[in-house]
Amino acid sequence: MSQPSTDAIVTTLKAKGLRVTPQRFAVYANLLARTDHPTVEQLLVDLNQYCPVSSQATIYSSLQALRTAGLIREVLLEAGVSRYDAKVEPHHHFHCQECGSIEDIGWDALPVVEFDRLRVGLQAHAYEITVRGCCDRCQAGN
Amino acid sequence: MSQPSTDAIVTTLKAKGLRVTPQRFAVYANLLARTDHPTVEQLLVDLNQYCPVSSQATIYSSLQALRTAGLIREVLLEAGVSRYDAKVEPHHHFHCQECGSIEDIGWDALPVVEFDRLRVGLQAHAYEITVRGCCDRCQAGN
DNA sequence: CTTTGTGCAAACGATTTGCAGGATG
DNA sequence: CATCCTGCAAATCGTTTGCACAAAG
Repeated sequence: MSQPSTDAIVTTLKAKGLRVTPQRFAVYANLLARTDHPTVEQLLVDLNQYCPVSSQATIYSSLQALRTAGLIREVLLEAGVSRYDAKVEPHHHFHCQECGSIEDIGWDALPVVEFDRLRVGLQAHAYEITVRGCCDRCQAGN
Repeated sequence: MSQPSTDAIVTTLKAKGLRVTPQRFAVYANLLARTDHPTVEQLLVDLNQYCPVSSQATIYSSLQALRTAGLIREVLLEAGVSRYDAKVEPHHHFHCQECGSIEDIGWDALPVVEFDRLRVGLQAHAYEITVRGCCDRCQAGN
């Protein structure tokens, strides 16, 4: 899970036809560096922690551009908030029901699901599994 | 898939300690009678189609009461809207990417997923699978 | 220099809340 | 008749939009 270099990120953005702006770069680099699927609010706080980097509206616009380009995806696990994820390859999610934390589950950590018995007429393109439970922090009685 | 009788619904509501009001009854009965996981907006229109039955605020409040009682559950498949489902037993969902329609997938229609290789420390309580694809209506070139 | 992005503030849509009157058990 | 529910309207919260200015290629 090594983080891409600055140059690699710039190259990726350009390859998708996106202009490289400090704000867009910051949003994407931040998402690449974390695995907790932050909300816009969390991105806003994190990015502007030390100095102003991006406004909220620009974060929304950057997220939309990155999502359209296929570099990030939206994750829906709680009502009312979208979360964002720079890992676009198929994978599953673990959602702690105590603290709400989210953790990726690698594609290989769960068996591949076969669609043999799916209703005739439905054409499956992709799937993902959401596992709900209790993370180790919360089991410890946090 | 027979629908519960009026009496059965009243009994269920009372058994959960919920007062039986016309509005609450209507919301629950409507959800039991359909399998398309309506939004609040859709419930509002459907319930008040022929005569006024419930206000929007009351639908929200009924849904919250029913959900707290464990009689219905929230389904999140698209950003920005909650959908509701009276089928609380574990099951999966098929989400058509063309028309947005949602269809239940019975628990038995997909293999049971084993958690052997899940990270040590995570305690799984439940899971569900979301399948994205194309429904028959949309394949026909709707 | 042309095109696209940024920031601000206003607009928007879904959901929540406060409260006075009304229905339930 | 005490408690809880309903309906209305205002409030709230996440997200989108319009527009003038600034930056990217």
